[in-house]
Amino acid sequence: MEEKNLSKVYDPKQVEDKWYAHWEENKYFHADVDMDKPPFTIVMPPPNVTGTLHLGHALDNTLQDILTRWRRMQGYNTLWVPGTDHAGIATQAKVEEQLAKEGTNKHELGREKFVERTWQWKHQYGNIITQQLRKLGTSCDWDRERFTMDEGCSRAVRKVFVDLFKKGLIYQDNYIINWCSKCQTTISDIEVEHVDSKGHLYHLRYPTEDGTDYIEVATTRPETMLGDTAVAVHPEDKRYAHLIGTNVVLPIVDRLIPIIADEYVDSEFGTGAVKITPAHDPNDFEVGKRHNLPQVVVLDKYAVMNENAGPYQGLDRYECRKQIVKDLEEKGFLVKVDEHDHAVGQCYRCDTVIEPRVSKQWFVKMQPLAEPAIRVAKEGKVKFVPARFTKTYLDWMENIRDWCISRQLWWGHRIPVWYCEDCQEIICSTEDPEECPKCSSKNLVQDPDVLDTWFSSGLWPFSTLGWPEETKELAKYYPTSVLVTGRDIIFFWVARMIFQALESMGEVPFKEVFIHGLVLDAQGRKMSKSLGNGVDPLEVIEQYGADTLRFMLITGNTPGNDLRFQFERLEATRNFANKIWNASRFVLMNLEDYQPNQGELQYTLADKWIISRYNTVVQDVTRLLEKYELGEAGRELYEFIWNEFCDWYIELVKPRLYGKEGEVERQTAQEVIAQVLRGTMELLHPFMPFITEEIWQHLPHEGESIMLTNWPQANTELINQEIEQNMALTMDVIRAIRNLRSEVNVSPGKKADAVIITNSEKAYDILNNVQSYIKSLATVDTLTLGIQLERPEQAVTQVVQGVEIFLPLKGLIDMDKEIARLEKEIEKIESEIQRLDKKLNNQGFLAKAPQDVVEKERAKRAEYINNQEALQTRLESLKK
RNA sequence: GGGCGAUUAGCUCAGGUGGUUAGAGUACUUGCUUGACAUGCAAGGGGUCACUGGUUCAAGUCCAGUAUCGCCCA
Repeated sequence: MEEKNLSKVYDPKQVEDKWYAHWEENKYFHADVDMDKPPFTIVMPPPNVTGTLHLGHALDNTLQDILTRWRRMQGYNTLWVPGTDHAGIATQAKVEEQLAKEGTNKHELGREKFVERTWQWKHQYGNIITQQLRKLGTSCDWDRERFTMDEGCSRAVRKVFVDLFKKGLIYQDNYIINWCSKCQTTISDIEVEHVDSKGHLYHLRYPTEDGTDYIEVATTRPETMLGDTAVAVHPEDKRYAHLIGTNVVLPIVDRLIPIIADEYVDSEFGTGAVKITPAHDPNDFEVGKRHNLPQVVVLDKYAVMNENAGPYQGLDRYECRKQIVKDLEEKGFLVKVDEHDHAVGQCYRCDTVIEPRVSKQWFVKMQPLAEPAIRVAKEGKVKFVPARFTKTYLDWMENIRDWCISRQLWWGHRIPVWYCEDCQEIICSTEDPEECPKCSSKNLVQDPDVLDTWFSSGLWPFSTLGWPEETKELAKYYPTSVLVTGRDIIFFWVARMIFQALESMGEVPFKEVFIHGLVLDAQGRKMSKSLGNGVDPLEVIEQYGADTLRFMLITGNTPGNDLRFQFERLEATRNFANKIWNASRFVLMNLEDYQPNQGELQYTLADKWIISRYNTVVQDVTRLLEKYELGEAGRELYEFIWNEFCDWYIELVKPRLYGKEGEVERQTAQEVIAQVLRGTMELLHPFMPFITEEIWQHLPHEGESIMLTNWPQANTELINQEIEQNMALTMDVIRAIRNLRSEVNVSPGKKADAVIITNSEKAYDILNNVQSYIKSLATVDTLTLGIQLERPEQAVTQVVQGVEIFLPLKGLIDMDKEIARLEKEIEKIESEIQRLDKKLNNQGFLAKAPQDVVEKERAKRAEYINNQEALQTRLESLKK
C-alpha cells in the first residue's frame, strides 16, 4: 500500500493471499511447545478429505480462528491443530465412481490394490479442502496437520480397540443392524435419518391352524411376512386371550407360527396384533429373543429376496411388495389397505431406505463408558456453550445403545482381530500377529471389516497430539481448551470424544464445547445439493473477500442459533470493509510527517472522548470474547468504527489535521488518530485478519505482524463519563442544528447563522469550548452563544438538554408550520412527563426502587420540564 | 408422543444479572460533485416486542399456559 496511491475502493484480492503466504512462510501459526506460557488449544473438527469447503466449515473455522488469534495475541501458547478425516463411505464411493468410469470395479481390482488406489486419490485430492481453509485465513498450525488414517492416528485406533476388547467393552455378536444396500455396509443408529413419508398400512389375515378362525395383523412392509416367525398380542388384550399359545398358518408359505403374548405390543395400534419378523425389524428382534423365536432372513445384502422367499426369490424388495400384495389379495388374505404416514429410516449418506438386518458385527458396550461421560457434563468439567446443549447431550447419553462399529468397507482402519483357521482362536492385537499364540498355526485371517469412521475421530483430541506416545505436545496442550462445532454433530462426534478420552486418557478432551447453528439459505432452508440452494464460500471470497465473509457470518447471529445467508448482508459487510479502508486511507494521508511521542500534546474534548470510547470498547470486546459472544463483540466494533470513529471523530479532527489550528494541535490529532486506529485494528484483527494486517503495517507500529502483537489492554483511567456526557451534549446540539436546517430546506453547502441560549453555566462552558466543532460539523457561519440572550424573532427552534437552539432565517420561515411543529414537539414531551409523573407519584416505586433509579427518573423529568418550558415560551412568543 | 429453539420495524437480526423515549443493517422518503469513502454523507418516516394470564413499585426481559413455524429424538 503506497500511501499516496491508495485505491479508493478496497480490493481484498490485493491483500489476502499476500498476507496469508507471509504468515505461513514465517511460521506465525506454528506453536512452540517449549514456550513457557499457559496453553490454549483447539483441535479442528476434521473435514472429510473428499469434501470441499461449504459455509458450515466457513462459520466453524471462522469462530475457531477468532478464538485462536485472540488468545495468541493475549500471549497464550496457542495451538490450533488442523487435519482431515478419512470419511470411509464417502471416500470409498468416490474411488468406486472413478473405477466405474474406467469400466472396472473394486472386486476386479482386489482389496489391496483398491486401498492403494484410494491412498493415491487422497494424495491427489485430499488437500483441496485444506487449501480452501487457507483462503479463509485460518491460523492453524499446518506443521502439525493430521489425517485420521496416518500412522500415529492408526496406532491410537489399534491401541484403543485392543484395550477396549481386553476389558470386554468391545464384543462381536449377531444382532439386528442398519444395512444400507447401496453403500453395502452397516451403519450406526445415528447415521439413520428418519424421514416422514406417506405409505400404506396393509391389513393381513392369518388363518388359525384348525382353519376355523383367523387373526388380523397390520404391517407397512408386507414383503417381510415371508420372514414372520410369530404373531404377538398384548398379554392383557381380552380379544386375543383365547388364541395365545395356538398357531396360525402363514399364508403363501404355509408355515405354522405361534401366537405369543408380549407387552411390547400396543393394543391400540392397528388391530392390536402384530406380525413378528425377528430378522428384519429391531423391535421384533427383541421380541424374538425373549421368546426364542427363529430368525428367518428373507432379504439379501442387495435388498433382493433370497432363497427363503420361495417363489419371490430374486425380486427386489419393492417389486416383491407389489407382487405379494396382489397374491394375498387374490387368495383372500388381504383385508384392506389404509393410507399411513410413518417415518422411514434412510441412509444419511445416500438416502437409500435402510433395511434392518440380522448379522454378525462388532459393538462397543456403551453403559460403562456412558456413565463417566454423563458425570463430567453434570459436574461441569465439560461445559457446553450455550448451556442448553448440555441437555441434548445428556438425553442422548442417558439413553444410549451399544455402538455398532464394524463397517463392510475396504477404506478405513481394519479391525485388529485375526482368526486362526486351524483352532478358531480369536486374536486381538496392536501388532499384526505372525502365528496363532494358541496352536502356533500361521494360518491366520484378519477380520475383513473396518471401523466406523467416528471411531478414529473420537480419538482426535489426543491422537493428534501424539498419543499413545507420551509426547511433549500431549503434556503441554492436552486437555484442549475448547471444541467448536455445529449442533448437528453433538452425538456423532462430541459425545464420542468425551467417552473415548475419559476411557483412554482418564481426563476430559476439552473443557468447553462451543456449539453453533447451521447456515441456512435466505429462505431459512437447509442448503443441500438436491435443492441446489448451496452457496460456495470460495465464490463469496472471490467476490467479496474472506474478511467480509467471516465478519458477515459471525455478526449475523447469536451463539447456538441458525443463520440465514443473505447477499444483502454480505454487501453491507463489504461496505464496512471499504469504510475501514477509506478511514485508514484518510488517516495515512494525514500522517506523512508524523513523529510519535513528540513533546507536550494538547488533547481536546474530541480526543479525550474517542480515547474514552476506545478504552470502553477494548473492555467490552474482551469481555464478550471471554463469554463466546463473538457476534456481539463484532457488532460493537462495527458501531464504534463507523458511527463514532468515522462519523464523528474523523470529522471533528479534520481542521486540526489540515493544520488550521497550529502545530501542536496537529501533532496531538495525529497521535490520537494513529493510536486509536491502530488499537482498533488490533481488536478487529481476529475477526478480519487481512485488512487489519494491511492497515496496521502502514500505521506506526512495533513488531513484525499484527497477529503477533499484544492484545490491547483497557486503560480504565481514560474512561471518563463526564467527557462522554459533554461530548453527547455537543453532538445533540450539532444534530439539532442539522435537523433544523433540513426542516427549513437550507441546503447543506450553505452556511447559516445559529444562536444557542442556555441558562446553565456548565452547558455554556462546554459549548463555548466546542464552538469550532459546531461551526464545522453543522456548517454554521456566525455562532452566537450566551446565557441571557435575546431570542431571535424570525427563527426555527429546537431544545436539547435544556439548551435552546435557534436558526434565524429572516423571511424564510413559514410561521404556521413552525407553530405546528413546536406544538407537536411539546405534545410529545408532555406525554413523556406524564409517564414520569405517574412513576414518581407511585409510592411503591419511591419506596422500593433503588435510589439511583429514582434519581435518574427525576433528572429526566427535570430535563423534560426544562425543554417543555422553553418550547412553550417560544410558542407563545410566536403566536403573538 | 417427548425435548429444544424461534416469534421484536416491510425483510434479516441485536437487545449481560428486570429500570433505554425498544436498537442495527437493509429497504423506503428527502436533500447532498462536503479537500477518506456515492461500497459515501446528512435529515426523516416506520414497531400494542405472537397471544392470554401471573410475579413485581417496574416485564421485550422472569414464571405458567396457548398458537404458529423450525430442529432433534422415539
